[in-house]
Amino acid sequence: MVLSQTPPTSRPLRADARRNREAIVAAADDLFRCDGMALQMDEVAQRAGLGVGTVYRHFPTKEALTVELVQVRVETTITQAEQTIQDCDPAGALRRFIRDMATMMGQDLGLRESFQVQVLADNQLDECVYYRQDLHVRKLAMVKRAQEAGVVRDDLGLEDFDALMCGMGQAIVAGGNPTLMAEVLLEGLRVPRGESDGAEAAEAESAGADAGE
Amino acid sequence: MVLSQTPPTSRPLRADARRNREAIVAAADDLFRCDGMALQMDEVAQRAGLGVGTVYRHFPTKEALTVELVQVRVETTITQAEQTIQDCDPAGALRRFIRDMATMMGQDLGLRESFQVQVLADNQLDECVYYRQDLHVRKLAMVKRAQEAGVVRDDLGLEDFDALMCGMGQAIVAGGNPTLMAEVLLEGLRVPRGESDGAEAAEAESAGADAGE
DNA sequence: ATTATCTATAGATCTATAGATAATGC
DNA sequence: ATTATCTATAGATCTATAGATAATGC
Repeated sequence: MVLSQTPPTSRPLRADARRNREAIVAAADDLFRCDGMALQMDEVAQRAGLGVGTVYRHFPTKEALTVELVQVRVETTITQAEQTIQDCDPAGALRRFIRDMATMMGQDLGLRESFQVQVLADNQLDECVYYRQDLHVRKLAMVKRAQEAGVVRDDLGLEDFDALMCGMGQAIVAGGNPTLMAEVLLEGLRVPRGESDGAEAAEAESAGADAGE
Repeated sequence: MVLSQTPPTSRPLRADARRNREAIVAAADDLFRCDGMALQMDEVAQRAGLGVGTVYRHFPTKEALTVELVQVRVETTITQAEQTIQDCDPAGALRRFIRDMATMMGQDLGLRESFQVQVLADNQLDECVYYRQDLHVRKLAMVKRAQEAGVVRDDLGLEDFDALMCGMGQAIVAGGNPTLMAEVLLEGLRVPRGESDGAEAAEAESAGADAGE
């Protein structure tokens, strides 16, 4: 697994250069949270207290900088998923994952876009593909296990799940309450009830299966 | 209700100008379907077989052109909603509306963005506000009536509904099957079942309330 | 004569670079 | 001496305009 940006063969950065690189990443990360991919190199430089040229010395292109920011988020997501799978039973893992993602997406536009970058295959930011598989495996595990446990509809492929996660992100950006958006998605993922026109069915259920809540 | 772009006081357009205006709108509409707001004025001109200058003679700014394209879609949506309310019972109207919108959004990126423009209040394209209220009323009617009929959760405000519709649009853009995305949203909107960890509850339900399907 | 159209180009807004200047560390 | 930084500006990519040219219709 490749983790270091600069190959360890090259000599270490000069003291000031190392400091500045960190300042650049920190500044860029802040902006990425608010602006996502629309962040501007000028603003990164300004917020880091440096000239644009310095930013470009460390990251030859805007894409190179963006890739770093996306990777951080994808790694976080992978860790989150991994942890959740360990902690929860098959039925509950997906639930916790979705709730956590909703909360985090509510505070980080960059995270939402990072997720989407992973999903839209046609995409820019090819370098992020490294991680795509790692995340894919975890999502697949969560969805499959939930389906086997009977709490998620069977006709849901991973593509559809990914699409729905992107949708949840968009719903949050569009002003939806993250917690509620997550709940609606979670209910929507469950094995559907009958489509009968409503009231009678609703009553029948509340009579029969009032277990949870 | 204002429907004509040019005030009727000004003299009618010259024959060629009228033809060209129609060609511009038709070309722009095609591009809007694929590219949404990202459509380019150059391409509009090219597709219409005209120079850019001509496009700008008819629409002084890109925004003016976009507004026209958005308005068409918002009007369509309003008509659709109105018709659905008339045809369906309170419980079914929202369902049909969501399904129809999903299908249409699957074929028209511009429609998805038009919906979002209406919703994100902070927004560009102020002129579209005229129609916002008209659409708002219909959506409110559908959601409220569905809630009263007991088929939609009570804690869902219109803002959340709007956000969810934007989310569904995004899910479709991200590669989700429109029909499935609509079904997931519809299930998610219903009054939630208990959250008990799954299998047992699922069994209890299939025993008790197997009315629909 | 008036109204419409075209092409070439100005303006705005970004990313990215070049070349001159300053800071580090052997 | 080497490595890093700065500012000013080139390049790319759009929207929008100006001024010269062509088409309409009284």
